[in-house]
Amino acid sequence: MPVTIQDVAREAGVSVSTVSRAFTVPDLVKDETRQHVLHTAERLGYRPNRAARGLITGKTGNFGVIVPDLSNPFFPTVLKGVQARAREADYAVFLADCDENATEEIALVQAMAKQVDGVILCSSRMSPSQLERVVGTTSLVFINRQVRDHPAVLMGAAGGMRQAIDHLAALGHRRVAFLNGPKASWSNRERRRGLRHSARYDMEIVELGPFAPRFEGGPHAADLAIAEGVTAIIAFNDLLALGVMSRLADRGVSVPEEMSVVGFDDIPMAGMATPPLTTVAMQNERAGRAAVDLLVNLLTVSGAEAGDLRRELDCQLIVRASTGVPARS
Amino acid sequence: MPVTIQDVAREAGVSVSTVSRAFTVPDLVKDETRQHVLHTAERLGYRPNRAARGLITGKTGNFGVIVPDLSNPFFPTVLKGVQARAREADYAVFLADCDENATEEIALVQAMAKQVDGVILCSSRMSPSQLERVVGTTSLVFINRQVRDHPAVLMGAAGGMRQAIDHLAALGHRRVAFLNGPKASWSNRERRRGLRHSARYDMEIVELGPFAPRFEGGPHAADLAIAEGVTAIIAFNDLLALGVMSRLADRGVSVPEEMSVVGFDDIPMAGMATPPLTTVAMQNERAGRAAVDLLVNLLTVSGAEAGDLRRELDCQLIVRASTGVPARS
DNA sequence: ACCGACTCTGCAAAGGATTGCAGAGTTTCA
DNA sequence: TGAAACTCTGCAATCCTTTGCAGAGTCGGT
Repeated sequence: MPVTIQDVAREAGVSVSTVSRAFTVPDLVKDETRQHVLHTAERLGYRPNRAARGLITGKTGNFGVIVPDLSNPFFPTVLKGVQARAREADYAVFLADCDENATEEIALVQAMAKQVDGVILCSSRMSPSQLERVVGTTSLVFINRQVRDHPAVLMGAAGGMRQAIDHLAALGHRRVAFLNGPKASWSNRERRRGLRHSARYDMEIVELGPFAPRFEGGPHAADLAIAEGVTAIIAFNDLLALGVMSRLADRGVSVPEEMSVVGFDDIPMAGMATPPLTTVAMQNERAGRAAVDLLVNLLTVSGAEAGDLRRELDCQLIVRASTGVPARS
Repeated sequence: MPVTIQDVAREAGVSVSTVSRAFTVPDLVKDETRQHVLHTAERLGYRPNRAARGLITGKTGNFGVIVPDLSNPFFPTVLKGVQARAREADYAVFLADCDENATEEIALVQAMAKQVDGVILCSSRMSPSQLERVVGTTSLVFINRQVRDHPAVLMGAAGGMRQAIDHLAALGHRRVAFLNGPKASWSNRERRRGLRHSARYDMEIVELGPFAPRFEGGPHAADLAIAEGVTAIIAFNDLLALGVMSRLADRGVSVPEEMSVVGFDDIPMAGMATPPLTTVAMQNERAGRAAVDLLVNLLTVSGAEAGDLRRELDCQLIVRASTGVPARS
């Protein structure tokens, strides 16, 4: 039923080699012949069988992407970037969700290995020792995770954090809480790194947590922050920040008059919250695209080892209405 | 570098056929031999090459999923279901985002066709004539789109709409606006179908729109609704509803005291809005799983034509704080 | 002792594409 | 005119599995 290269060859009156070449190495076949072949192929609706091609070339033309949790709105956006860029580069993408489970993640990489030319690991949850097991199985590119000299695209949250601190300092805040996310994660370490910027100012940072980086983690965090007497809160991510704001509203603490709140990620609902949330926007989609670029580069130059293996994207503080001048005590 | 069936055969001292059979038709090979082969394969880390297998069996072990827009939080959740169920059934999934573009959608289906055993189309944007072109290319299962006798899983929004109307009627609303989403979409038609339920009550429905089913569409819609003097608004989806609420807040119209608002989808941010949004929850994840089940079923029974080709999931109204008794005029 | 019925295994042919090698034409240049 | 150098095309091997067919052995029954 599906039309094969044989069908095209027969119909066009040439050999299969010629058809193959007309597609893959156009300069090797005479203009006239090529036109004819291409036209015939088009007419018959021929599309090369990538599996068969992969069998001989060793390249599948596929990528894999593994994300920790699709229901965290952060990931679909980077996925969107990966998707778009991959298509431009004529790759198809396999998607897998490992449910925040490192063991699943390993299994997925191994299962994918044979069917893809490389896989992109988003905020990988694997421990270093687990990583060792999959490195070498296939080409790996990390997003938001730094592991030795492996290619990675990093969203420099430290810079974003510095902007947030500059912003809060300028408004006059002197005592600010940081709500930790998953302590072990690269993302959290990166945010804390930026936190040191507070030393430039007469500003005191109160670290709280860790908290689950979800809306549900917010209320508990908010109560602790209030008890600490801070005038501003920087949350690990927007979900947590929204949870905080919800609790603050319940307790009658007005934002930003009595408490300023800053998030990270700039997920869509950040701008829709009341008040709209000041947050550090990451270039998720671009990160996704960059990861694909890195991977493509890695695969084409192969032995050359050239090219930059690390891409760092900067963040941008987006000031909305959840931050303001602190009430004078 | 990668270990093939040949390697295993050589190492185990049997023919490749035996190795192959040890995996695919275990009863045909002697217990002892099978154990030995399996053990050897395990030791060598052998994993069958699905592409090569697919070449001969005609089955790839892959599915495709096409969604209109990953940044709409509705889709990642159904994607999550698809993903999970597919893995259980030992299928890998290709993901593609068509950016709400029907032409892209066709191209994607065709590009995927050779590499998958079937594809799941989420809220397909294709016109009937465009559909004709891809039907037959591969096995298709639709989510939230009804097309002739094709297998589909439908989230019965009409039922949800009826619940919403019951709810608003019970609260005493007499004049209610419905904000249309994309007019041509099945989802919108389905909601309107449920709208007829208002005839049971002394309730008048004012249809407005269509509006872009996004947050940005909300403000315009809200203004129109206010001008119509309704006491409650039912929006095509949550994003639109949130946009409406944002505008209402800006204009000083309190929710739910002066205006009740109902959404559809129950996206995560619905519960986090202020006030939390009353909405019709869909079983997205289950829909994703159901679609995979349908597809698997379709592929295994093949000729038999048996099995139900349509799965209907019901909706559930979730009453939160955005709906209440209307203010007496 | 022989035959049929089983059980288990191997050979070899697919399946759809790519590619090294060689052959057939054509052009260039002496 | 002939040889060398190109340009273009076809043959056939190859990638990794699966599977129809047939051969080798075992066993039970007569």
